[in-house]
Amino acid sequence: MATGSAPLRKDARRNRERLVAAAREVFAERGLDVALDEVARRAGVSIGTLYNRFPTRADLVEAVFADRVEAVARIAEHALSMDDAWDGFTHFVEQICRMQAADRGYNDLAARRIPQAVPTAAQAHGYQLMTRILDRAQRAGALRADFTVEDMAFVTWAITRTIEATAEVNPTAWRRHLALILDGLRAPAAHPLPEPPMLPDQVARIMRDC
Amino acid sequence: MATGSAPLRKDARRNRERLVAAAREVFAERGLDVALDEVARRAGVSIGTLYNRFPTRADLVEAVFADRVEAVARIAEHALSMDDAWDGFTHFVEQICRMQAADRGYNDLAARRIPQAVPTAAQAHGYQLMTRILDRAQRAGALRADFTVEDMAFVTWAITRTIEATAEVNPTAWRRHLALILDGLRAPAAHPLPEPPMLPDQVARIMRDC
DNA sequence: GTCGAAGTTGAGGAGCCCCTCAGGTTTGAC
DNA sequence: GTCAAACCTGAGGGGCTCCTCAACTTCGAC
Repeated sequence: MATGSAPLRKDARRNRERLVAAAREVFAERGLDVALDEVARRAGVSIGTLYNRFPTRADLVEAVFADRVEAVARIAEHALSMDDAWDGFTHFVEQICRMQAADRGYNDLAARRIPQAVPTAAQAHGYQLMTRILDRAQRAGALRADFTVEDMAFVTWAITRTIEATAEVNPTAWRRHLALILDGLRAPAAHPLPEPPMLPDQVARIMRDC
Repeated sequence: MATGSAPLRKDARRNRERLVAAAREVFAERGLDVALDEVARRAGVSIGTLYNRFPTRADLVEAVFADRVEAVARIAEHALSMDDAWDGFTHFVEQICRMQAADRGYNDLAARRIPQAVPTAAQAHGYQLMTRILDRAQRAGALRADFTVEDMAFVTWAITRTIEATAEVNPTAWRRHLALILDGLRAPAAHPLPEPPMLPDQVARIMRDC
């Protein structure tokens, strides 16, 4: 967003947009690890241009999924506006998972970073929204009290892998998995946990290491 | 096990053993996707010999992890011998996860196939043991009644990914994740599930597609 | 100790993907 | 219309891993 660099020439901007659009498609279909000349080919642009515009794969990924940060924020706001705090929490989680299930690239992304973590800047805001969702559900006595924001990573990783595995064979199976997970997060289900939560900087380090 | 092929010459058998031992180490350290000449090098054997003995990577993987089938069976038997059915169930799951956490290769394997599925022959036996563990826990009213053997795949996939992500930073974090999952599997935690269980042949197909 | 079968070796061809850069093209300010 | 800066192009070098195969070595039955 805060590019700061020189404004692009008209043709360059057009190519950039084509590349992002092509990458969006290709990532969604085949995941984040596709060969980049596939993206260039589909954009009708040379591979050199792609590297010109996006020196690293991460730059392209970031451009493709930049809008998701906002989407997640909108989902979070809506979750917070729901009457029932537990419904808000589950709605939030379910919508995120639905996005992952609909886009193999986004699912790949979530497998490494958790959804909010695309650009480090907006990350704080996403984290804060998530904290509010959890807090509210905990204050309502619906979400187990020992659940932390860091534990959300578990939920994401779990569903991520299930979506990957079941996508071809039973594309809605993740809903069952998620329901089983959520049943373990309700306050009355809580039994003492054998292990302290991950530390915020541990989660951060995991994100950083891709 | 039931090779049926001609008996190996003494030097060939020795090389085979060295290869399996080397692969065991390398897989455990670096996962199932390492370059195979790393394995050959560590075994002190040429890459040609490796391919001679194990035409495909899957052959080598199978040889390395063949004994795990038996190990899983032993854990299952022990689980069934425990007084409390729920303890038996959790003990089983936890021991499997412990094995995954201790061996990156085995964790990779579990991410695709569920643990019992190494050779298709013994698979049936593992499945049967698992069914008995679940049945017993359900009959005792401890495990939720709507949980099926196929749902075990969810548990495996979930933990698999968490182990992968946290191994470097917090190698015991998976225990917390597992505890959260298990709390969702207790009978009193059960809420209606939004999606039917996966069909046995769906799970089978997922395994087959690696 | 002979000798044929079994086994081993490792250089190298093939496939894949990454990324660069010298040369050609387009843009837009003047 | 001119021209310098910005941009595009795609062939090709580099790195990695896979896997083969013709020449060589070892085993073990006799």
